[in-house]
Amino acid sequence: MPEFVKPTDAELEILHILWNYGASSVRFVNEKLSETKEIVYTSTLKTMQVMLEKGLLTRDDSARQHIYAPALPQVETQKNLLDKFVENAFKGSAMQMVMQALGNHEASGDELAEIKALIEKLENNS
Amino acid sequence: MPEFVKPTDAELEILHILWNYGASSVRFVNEKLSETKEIVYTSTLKTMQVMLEKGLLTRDDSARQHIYAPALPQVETQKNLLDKFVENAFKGSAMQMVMQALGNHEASGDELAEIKALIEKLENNS
DNA sequence: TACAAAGTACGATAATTGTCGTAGAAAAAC
DNA sequence: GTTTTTCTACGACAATTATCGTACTTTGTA
Repeated sequence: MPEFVKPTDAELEILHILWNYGASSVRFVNEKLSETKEIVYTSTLKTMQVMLEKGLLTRDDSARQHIYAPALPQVETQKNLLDKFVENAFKGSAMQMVMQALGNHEASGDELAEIKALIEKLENNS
Repeated sequence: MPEFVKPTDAELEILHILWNYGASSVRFVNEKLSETKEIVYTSTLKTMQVMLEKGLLTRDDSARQHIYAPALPQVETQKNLLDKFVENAFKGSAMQMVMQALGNHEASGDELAEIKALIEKLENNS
């Protein structure tokens, strides 16, 4: 079982920024975070240093301004988080979770069609 | 915004037991927990007392052995957790999350049919 | 060259989480 | 009626999280 390090909520926010904009400096990440909440530069710095320690990020420190990048691709991290969430909150019943998500959240016709197509593909592959 | 108290993982385990078996004593909950992990009685007690404080549980303390019950029904709690999870891990894209869940987890033909039926219902109601 | 700006490192702190141990009261068993 | 068991209350502790402030160092810049 390859140890999966679960990012905290604050760390996840930083990961989303890096996935979206690519490898970035602490300064840049902090500016993005500041768009939605009050946060001091060194707080962001510290969090990213901790993430580096945990192996959630990698960094290029060849220049004075270090550049950080996500250690894992978005999809892989989301898969890990999803597995854990289904296990904890839905006792492993992914399908029950899917049903609830479909019921609670608005979905466009296109999205529903896409999901239906996926289901049909799954049905044929079984 | 009605303040939603997010249960921790340990608390969620206890909630699942109470949802499953109904209002119970600490002793009972501890026995159920002990089936899957090492846990001392007073640890369970303390956690449940904290949950009471947080408003996650209610209790009947008219007898010496207190009886605890979940403050919210399972479905409602799961909806709250799901909303928060989609927001944090999938930046609000519930459908992307659903797609990933369908791809990653095994689903029986019956389950897929059920989901398909739900989708069709949603399509008609739009 | 000297001073301001921009970076990183790192310690500190308060809050939360998960676990226990001890103390003491109540009930049961002998 | 003692002794043992069962319960609750509550304090303690280590680990983790989220946030800052301070100290230094390196670059620019007036």
